[in-house]
Amino acid sequence: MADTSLDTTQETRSRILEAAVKVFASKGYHDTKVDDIVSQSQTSKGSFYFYFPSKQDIFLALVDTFADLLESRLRERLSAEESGTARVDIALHVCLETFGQYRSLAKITLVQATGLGAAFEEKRQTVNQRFIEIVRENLDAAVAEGSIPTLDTEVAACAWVGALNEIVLRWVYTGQPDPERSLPALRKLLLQSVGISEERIRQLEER
Amino acid sequence: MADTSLDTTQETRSRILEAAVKVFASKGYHDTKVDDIVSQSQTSKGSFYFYFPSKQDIFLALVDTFADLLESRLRERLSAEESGTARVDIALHVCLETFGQYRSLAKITLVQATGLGAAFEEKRQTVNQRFIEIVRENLDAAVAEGSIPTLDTEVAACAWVGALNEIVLRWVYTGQPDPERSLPALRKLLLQSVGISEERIRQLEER
DNA sequence: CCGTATAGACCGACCAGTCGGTCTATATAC
DNA sequence: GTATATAGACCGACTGGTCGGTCTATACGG
Repeated sequence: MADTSLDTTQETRSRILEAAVKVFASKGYHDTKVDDIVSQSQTSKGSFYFYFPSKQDIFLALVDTFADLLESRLRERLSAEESGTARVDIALHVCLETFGQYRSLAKITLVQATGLGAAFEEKRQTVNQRFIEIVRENLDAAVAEGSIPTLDTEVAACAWVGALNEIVLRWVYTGQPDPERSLPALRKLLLQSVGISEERIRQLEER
Repeated sequence: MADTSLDTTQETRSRILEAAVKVFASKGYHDTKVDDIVSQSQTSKGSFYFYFPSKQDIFLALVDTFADLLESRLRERLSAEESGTARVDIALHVCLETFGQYRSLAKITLVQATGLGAAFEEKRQTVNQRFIEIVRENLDAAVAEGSIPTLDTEVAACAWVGALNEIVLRWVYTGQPDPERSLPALRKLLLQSVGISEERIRQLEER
């Protein structure tokens, strides 16, 4: 059959992608059957395997897509801001905003890519590492410009990403606490943790 | 009757448990076949199912065992210390010590219990929640006794557990950074994050 | 008709869990 | 001390259901 027009075929492809996101997020990787994605997307197994080589492949593609999106957003917004300390603010904002916009994708990336066997563990490690690097770069910059005291930025970056992850996971699962509440609390927590004084934080809050 | 001697049968049982820890930790839940555990433990499928009702059951039992152990150690050691602020120290110590002693079990509990489908996600959530509660209780106590300023202890507890998790995971996977290095860095980070002054932290370090 | 797209029946590997049976240590009888 | 009985630990071939992936048939635009 087949409406070969590009529009329509692309639409089928993205219907499958959307369905995959939905099902993976709600059932997890292993409990998701390819047939689930097929029926959710109103297509067929033939179509699925026409567009994607395997179940694992479409899953990892989703993880990559989201990580790429988040990273590019972060880099873009961070490059526009000079002050090292204000970047925390922006970064947290971008993260929570993006996680919020793509809640299912966030869940897949943060949770499902863990504990599924060797290939997936590696992926999780890699993805997290990317964001730890970004945080670390910025912490190093802040140390260099003298706006925060010297510290072990590797450990700090790791801890920050871990803290953020946990907060987001909680929220993705339970819907609580709301980002509007956790954002300021978390921001203060993270800033204080690297030795930024209360007054400086208050200055930042008043922009 | 057979070798009913408690010693021998218990030994078989624990051989299976040990093997399960080993295999689950190295291959993950889904890549672990019951036959893997059987051959690793030098027993038989029959024995496995004689002692344990299912693969999922032995896995969750391991997670529970570890969480119970950690929780009891924490509560025991924490109850011996009066000062709210010094408890951070103890708690971090107990955690890292226990994770270190039971590295494989730690990996299973922290990682493998995530992203494996509904039953397991719930488990992960529950286990983490238990530790977040402990942290929170202690933070609340510290606020009440006035040793730290008022703050959103729920968010803080969540962030602390997340940060610790990430640090430990990193270490479990890569062996780096070493706890001896990350422990003091993390302690300072966490204490500062809830507004404990540098000088107080230094006081604590000199005990 | 030919290339692209879709459909869904079908295949077969894989593996959790089962089941019939064996083996051995102890209990009891005499 | 020996024979017999029994419990229950232990074994591993087998099965039955489950999916990931393939394959053939068909639709349709150009």
